[in-house]
Amino acid sequence: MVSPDQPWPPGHQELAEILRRDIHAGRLAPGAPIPSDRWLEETYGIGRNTVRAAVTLLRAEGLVVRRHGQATRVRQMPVKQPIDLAGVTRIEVRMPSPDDRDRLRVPDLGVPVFEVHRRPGVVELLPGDRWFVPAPGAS
Amino acid sequence: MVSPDQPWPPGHQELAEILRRDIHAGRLAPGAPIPSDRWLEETYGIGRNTVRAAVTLLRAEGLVVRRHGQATRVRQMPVKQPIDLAGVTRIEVRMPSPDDRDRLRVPDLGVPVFEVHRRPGVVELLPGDRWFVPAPGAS
DNA sequence: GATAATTTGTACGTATGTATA
DNA sequence: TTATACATACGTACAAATTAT
Repeated sequence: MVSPDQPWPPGHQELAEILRRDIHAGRLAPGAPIPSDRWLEETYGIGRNTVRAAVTLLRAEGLVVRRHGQATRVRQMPVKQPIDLAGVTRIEVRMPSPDDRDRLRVPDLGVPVFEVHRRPGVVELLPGDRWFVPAPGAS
Repeated sequence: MVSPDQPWPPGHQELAEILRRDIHAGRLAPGAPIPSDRWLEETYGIGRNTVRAAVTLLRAEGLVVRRHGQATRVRQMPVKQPIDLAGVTRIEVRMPSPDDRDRLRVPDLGVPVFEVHRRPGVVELLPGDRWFVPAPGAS
């Protein structure tokens, strides 16, 4: 964790950038807990709401996962599987609705979904953190 | 806009669901402004922070776009173009970092990006709201 | 062009509830 | 049971960008 070097307290955008750097640099590894709201408050001398606004940004970017009552953690990327391209007419991508997330068992924000359009008019929804589009020839 | 029928004021999750329904039902059309924070506060009898939490959810879901000083609007989807599959080894999807958004000129949250892996080791980034993966054979 | 009103952005403090360790 | 950590929600204040007058 990077200690505050600057004399003024960070805003929520700045705090988000600090945590982003720590994650990308590996100082906060996948699966590792990030500091608690309270620790960040006291360490950086900022309000709780500011801390939460920062972490909310990181959630939307898919960098961290929050669980009620547990420490917020850096997202762990599962191994991705190739999408079966048989009969595919097109694949789009979008953010899921809460209903979509329930269906797909993806409780977290920040995970886009593939919208796989197949033959008869069937649309399959696949979480973007578990699937990828393979090379067109290699099916 | 749906008026509050229930006697108790909605929480931010409930308000988000109300707005979500209005958007999906077309009562709030793409490009149309949604009610201001202040209007939502007074109409539903809730605090500003609660209103903003609701709209923040919709932002992360890619449903609305906020611009400083302007009304928040329902996102308008541009026409999507097919990704050129020549030399593609795989295509993944993820949320962009703020830097990615700057590069791609995608100022808004809630827009995933395609990570197109091509031959030599080249990775191309394409906004998910402007591109789609076409049928493998139809290139 | 200048001013005022509107709207979103940012940030503080406080309080209480709920899930987990 | 206790402590920790996140979830939700209120109120307040001021800044900044845009729009209307």
